[in-house]
Amino acid sequence: MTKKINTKHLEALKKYLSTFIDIPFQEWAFFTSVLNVRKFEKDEFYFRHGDAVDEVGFVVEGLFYNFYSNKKGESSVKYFVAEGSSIACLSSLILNIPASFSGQALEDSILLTIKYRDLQKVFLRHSCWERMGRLSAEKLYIEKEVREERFLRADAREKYEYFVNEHPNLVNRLPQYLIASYLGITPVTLSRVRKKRT
Amino acid sequence: MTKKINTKHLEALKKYLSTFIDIPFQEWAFFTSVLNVRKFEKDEFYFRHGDAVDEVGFVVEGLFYNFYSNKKGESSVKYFVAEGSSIACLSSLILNIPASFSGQALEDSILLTIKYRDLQKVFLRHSCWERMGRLSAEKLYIEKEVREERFLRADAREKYEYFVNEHPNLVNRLPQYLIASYLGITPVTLSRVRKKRT
DNA sequence: GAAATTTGTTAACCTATGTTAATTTTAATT
DNA sequence: AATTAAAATTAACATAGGTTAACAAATTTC
Repeated sequence: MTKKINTKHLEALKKYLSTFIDIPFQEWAFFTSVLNVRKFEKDEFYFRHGDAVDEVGFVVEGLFYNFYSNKKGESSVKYFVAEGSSIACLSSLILNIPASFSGQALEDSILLTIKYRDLQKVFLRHSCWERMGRLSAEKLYIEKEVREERFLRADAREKYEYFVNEHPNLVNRLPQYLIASYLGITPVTLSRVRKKRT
Repeated sequence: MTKKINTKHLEALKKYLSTFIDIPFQEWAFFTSVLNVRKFEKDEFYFRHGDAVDEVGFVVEGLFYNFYSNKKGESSVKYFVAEGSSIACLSSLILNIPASFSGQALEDSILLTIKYRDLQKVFLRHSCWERMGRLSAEKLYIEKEVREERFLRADAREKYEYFVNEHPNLVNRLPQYLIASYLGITPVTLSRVRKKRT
């Protein structure tokens, strides 16, 4: 069941995975055979709060964000996922529970996706995939540690400075109110913070 | 190089690891051969901010906590690690950078530890270990996700209620000011929150 | 078991950030 | 380009939670 996947997109994914592991030729061949391509228009949902998410995506073009929302319609941004990163709801995938947050495209976007059951097949084929899984989970964990530290120790101004330094590419690609939400502050506060910057 | 390790302690670790994987006999034999035992008195540091941490520990007895500290001597609790859980500084271990936080015993404690170089040997021996690494990293990640959500959405009262519900065993084992620090609030605020509880 | 130290409570006050709402700016749509 | 809608700014006001400090309670130490 071979699908037409843009070579550049495949290369981008391979490059990403190669930062974690060396992929034997045979393994890559199999992996690509279970990949799917999905296109999203701006504002389209990838998954919604409550869904059973059964796949992982790799963003080859565009931008997504994940966010929590409550009954009142207020939302809190969990993280942004731009091209070159993966998007998933690990808690839903791994614990087999409904997603506690939603994923939505902020721009027209393209994902390469793999079903979790295929990913599990892949894990069993060759230990390089387990290793890749371990290394990428470790990386995600460390990113969350950094975020944890910011919540514990930084005020609104500091949080924004960190964001600008760490995501210079996103600052001008996102509306301010989403950045504010990601930082756990209001758009009004972010506006004040920005005004005071030299 | 066989060391005397308390059988109950070994069993506790095996039970913990068995929640992730089945461990072949040979593998367990090797694993135990590279384990070490370390005892800590209350208040003793396991590692300090700035150290190069080169091992992972499993708490078989006692209680530790990890915390950030700044030049002024103020500290923020990152998490607590009681018996049956692992303690490490993954960012230092994996990225090979100095620890950004410290680990300290809150009670007289005993750790089973493994050097990172031995852990890496173990990873290469058998894919069950890579799998174990992946699954435990995923679990840690999901725990941090939960914490992230709390920081984004919960006020002081809610944070404390979650803590009490999720860590009933720790509530009476920790001084309040450490719980407050973990929640990102002051001891005064926690005292006020507790007073208002029915 | 008395003294000393640490931890927790309470009160008075303060500040960063939230809220609401009006206004301007920017971007999207016709 | 004009109209509409969305996003950002600003100001006035509100508040959760921080700060400081005094005191009380609990724990540790001698």
